[in-house]
Amino acid sequence: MARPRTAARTVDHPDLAQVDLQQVMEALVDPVRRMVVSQLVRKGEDMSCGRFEAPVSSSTLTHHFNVLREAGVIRQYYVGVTKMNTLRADELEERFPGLLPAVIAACAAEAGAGAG
Amino acid sequence: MARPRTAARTVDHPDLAQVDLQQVMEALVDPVRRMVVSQLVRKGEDMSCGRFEAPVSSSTLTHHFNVLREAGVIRQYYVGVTKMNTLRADELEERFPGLLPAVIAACAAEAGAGAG
DNA sequence: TCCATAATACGACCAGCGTCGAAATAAGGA
DNA sequence: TCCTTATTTCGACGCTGGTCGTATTATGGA
Repeated sequence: MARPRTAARTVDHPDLAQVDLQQVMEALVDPVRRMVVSQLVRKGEDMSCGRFEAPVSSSTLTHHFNVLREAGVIRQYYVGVTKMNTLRADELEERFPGLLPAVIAACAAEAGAGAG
Repeated sequence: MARPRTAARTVDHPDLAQVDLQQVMEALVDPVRRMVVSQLVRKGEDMSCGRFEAPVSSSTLTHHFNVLREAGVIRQYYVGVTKMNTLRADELEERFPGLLPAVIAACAAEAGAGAG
């Protein structure tokens, strides 16, 4: 039957123009979701869902990825069995200038203070 | 009994150093509370509680003022019968650089787009 | 073809939050 | 002293959202 070899599963992403501030704020208000964003920033590379550290079950984590994706904060794509995640930092910067960097900086500052 | 003539009622405000990002994000995630912040910015002067426009009852509005105050976003003080509100913008900027301005700008942009 | 791994879907539960109205409090003025 | 205005307190209610466990799907490799 020659199943397609690549990218059978697709993911929908919103155009940033149709995302409003409320959605982004709701996405970023959850501490687990900010952990996801922070880890993406810290690693500096795309990460599969399974590589994130968070104090919740994997099904809950899936939910958080969905919220982040629907708010335009992350982009997801499949690579074989795994699903990769990347920040939509540039697009978000254009839509809501300074917002994501400020949140990221605050996260980093708190993480640093906590570890000091 | 010579009751004190001024400022009998006092208000407690947190030191910004003891406010964490979670608190500020939770304060700013509510649209009514962002309306309060936006109106303070737009007017450019301290406003009494009764002057704000919001689609909720006054008792609900009192609740929102409390949340904003406890998160260090606004400062409140009594003037006679009324209670005044002012943004703690400078202090907040020192604690979480860029956060409040980014949110305010996003609010203004959406308000402008909506009115256009 | 079968199995192991990665991630999702689904249903359920529970806590927290925003909301209201009514009653209470505080200040100022008549 | 009484009344009016501004704001708060309190209790109640409903809804949303984060959480979990289990079952399911998709992919790649043996």
